[in-house]
Amino acid sequence: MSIDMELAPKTKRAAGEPCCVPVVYPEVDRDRALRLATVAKALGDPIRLQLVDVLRKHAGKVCVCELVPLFDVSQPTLSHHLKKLRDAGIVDSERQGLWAYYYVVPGSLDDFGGWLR
Amino acid sequence: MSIDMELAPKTKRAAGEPCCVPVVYPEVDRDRALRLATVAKALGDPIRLQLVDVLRKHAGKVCVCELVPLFDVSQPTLSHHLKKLRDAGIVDSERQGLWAYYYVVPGSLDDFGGWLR
DNA sequence: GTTACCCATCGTCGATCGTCGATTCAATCG
DNA sequence: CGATTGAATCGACGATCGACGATGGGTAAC
Repeated sequence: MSIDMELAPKTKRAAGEPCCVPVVYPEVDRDRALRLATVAKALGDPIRLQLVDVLRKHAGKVCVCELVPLFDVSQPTLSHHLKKLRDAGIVDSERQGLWAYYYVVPGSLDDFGGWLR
Repeated sequence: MSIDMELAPKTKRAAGEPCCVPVVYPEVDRDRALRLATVAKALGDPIRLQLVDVLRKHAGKVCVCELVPLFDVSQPTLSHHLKKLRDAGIVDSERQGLWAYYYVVPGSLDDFGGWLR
């Protein structure tokens, strides 16, 4: 979408006339903006961002029992954050007996990273 | 949100189920996580994300009066969103007479983009 | 069976969010 | 001057968030 970026010197408009005609438009439609914002919102908490950082840098699946002592919050609170990340599609989990292993869903951050670039 | 690496040794462990063997820890310290999460949080709203999208793709400064009609919210609400983006350091504004022109602060998304990579 | 353990969910609380209409502020025009 | 205009701020509202403790659900060991 090519955009005319002429910034014409504005003068106070006459009564009843529109302020200015918009010459800029979003290239991201509403649905994609919603998806991207969902990912961003999930990353908008320091604990969740560090959780994703741990899971990304660690190539594999990490047990919750390892994640809990890393943060100064209770176990239910951490579980809540992990659920947020799951709902956003960023991570997923896998039960193995008593334990739950979390991992970053491959490619789940690609769209957001692509937009950011 | 501490990152202390005191992995309490598990007292009980199911036979043959390895847990807590790998040492995992965030590579992002607390301060950086806070800064990154602040940016992510600011982008965690569809309207704000589209605002940044408009301002980024339009390599110049855009008048608020052009932004308002793009979204189905009131002018005060849009001003509120722009303030959020300003507080996060993503955009800045410049007054010219009656009008205010917004633009993306160069490099303000680089750190976040770098982490996401 | 019983007990111990890990993780998820529930209920609750205060704080923050997104939105609006009304108002205020600042700059310009007549 | 007073009137008008664009943008920011204010005050209020319901909704959502992040945190906790308590509880529930399953699995493994005794």
